[in-house]
Amino acid sequence: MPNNHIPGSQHSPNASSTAENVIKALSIDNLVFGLDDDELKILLVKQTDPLHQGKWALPGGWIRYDENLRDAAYRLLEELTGVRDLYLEQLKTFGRVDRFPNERVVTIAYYALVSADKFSLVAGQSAADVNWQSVNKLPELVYDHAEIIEHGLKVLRHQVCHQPIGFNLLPEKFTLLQLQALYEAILNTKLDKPNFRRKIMKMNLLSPCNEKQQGVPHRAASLYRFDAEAYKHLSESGFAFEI
Amino acid sequence: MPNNHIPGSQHSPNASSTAENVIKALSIDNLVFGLDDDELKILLVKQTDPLHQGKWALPGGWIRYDENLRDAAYRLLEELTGVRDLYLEQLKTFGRVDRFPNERVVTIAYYALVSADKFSLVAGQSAADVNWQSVNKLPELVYDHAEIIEHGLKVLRHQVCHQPIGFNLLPEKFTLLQLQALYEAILNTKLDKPNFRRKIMKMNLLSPCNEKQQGVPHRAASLYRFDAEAYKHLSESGFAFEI
DNA sequence: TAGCTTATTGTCCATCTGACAACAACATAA
DNA sequence: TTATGTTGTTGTCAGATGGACAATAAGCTA
Repeated sequence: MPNNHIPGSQHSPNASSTAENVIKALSIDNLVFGLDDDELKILLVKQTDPLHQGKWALPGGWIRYDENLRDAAYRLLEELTGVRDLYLEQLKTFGRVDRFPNERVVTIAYYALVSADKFSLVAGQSAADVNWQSVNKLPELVYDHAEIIEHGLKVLRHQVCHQPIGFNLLPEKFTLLQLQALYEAILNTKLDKPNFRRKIMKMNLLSPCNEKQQGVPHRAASLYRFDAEAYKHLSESGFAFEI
Repeated sequence: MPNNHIPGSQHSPNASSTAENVIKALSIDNLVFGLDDDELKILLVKQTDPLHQGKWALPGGWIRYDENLRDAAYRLLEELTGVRDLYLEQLKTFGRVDRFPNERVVTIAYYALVSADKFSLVAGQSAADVNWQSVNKLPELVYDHAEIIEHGLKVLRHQVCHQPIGFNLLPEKFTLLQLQALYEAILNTKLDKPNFRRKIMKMNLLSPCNEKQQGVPHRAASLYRFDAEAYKHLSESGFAFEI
């Protein structure tokens, strides 16, 4: 396989991942969505090879014969971006015949939602650059990665409304407005403050810290924490989280 | 690749699918769920090769280099079972290192929900038998197919409430009570007739046939058909189906 | 024609939702 | 000290939604 046909970002030709021990025609691509300054971004790597100069790609690459799919996703993500310690979930497998030039490559996409500022980025050997890019203003992407991201966004926005995964992006203690800003960023909409408050509070998923915000130049808001126990209990009795 | 290592059911060694034009290490498996007499069943094929004698498998096989994933799923399903004209949706990709003996094979699972009695089964050349099997009383299955079916069931039960896939189980023209009975069977609950009617009608997904039921010993109900175009249009504008 | 079964329409009320007004708390500027 | 601005929090109200169920319509059979 020629070096210029590499799925995801560049393949890392290190000793542990030679062309001999990877599954041909099958790759991984990771969609790591990160919330940064109330803006939804995605982790992308800049290509180095001349064919895709200046284009960006999802961090991904080949799967080894002796590793499980999710393990491959974690390894590739760390190799290319330095990002680790997050939970990747399988998104979908993309395999259009013409999605990749000259060869047939099927890619399995994984995704995660994290707080962007909690990770420090380290561009891997084969990446020219790594960065968070706003999902509303994506750069030019290789192959069908734009299509994959579009699908990922759709799934993410659906999931975020039906599972309380948004709470992971906030500090342990947070205000209702912080929570609302988070949902506004992910869903790319404006929400009504009193109505959002009412909806959330009625779920009985937040427990009050009996503390106030500190150092704000206006009335301090009450702090709450997400009650994982309560959620577990409620969802076992048929409660459906919904924003 | 030795002949006894074949994903899904047996590989059909016909002229159009020789070992040379398929993607190695990548297969398709189809989960075709069928409702039959108020019982949920799944389409399975019996293995012929000596290694898996008597065991059953999901109908599946290798993907060709020049066909899209879903096309491969349709082709394999028809080759092995004679079943065609249904809508397959991607379920998940399974790739545990040890899911397949001796070799690494990743399989992409597709699923569908159909009315079992609408299809006539024709065992392909490489299948000893094809049949609907109750999901509550599955026979011994090859590889990790039991695990795949378990996951498929979980997704199916969720999807049925959030996508109008139940309509596939009815004849083209159906009454509102037939539709209601179907959901009552799947969800195992009783629903209020007027309220169910109102809910469904408000979705604007049914178009009236301007015909009545025939040969019933009581007032005949109006017949409707599912308007796939309308659903497509509505879901593009943010409409969310929910029962 | 009476009686039965199912279809279809209508009504009532509790709850939910979105839009928005109003008031409270607190920092800072005048 | 008072005024002003910003955000937090509570309240109100009209319209939509959903569940319970009454009422009426249509057509078969005895």
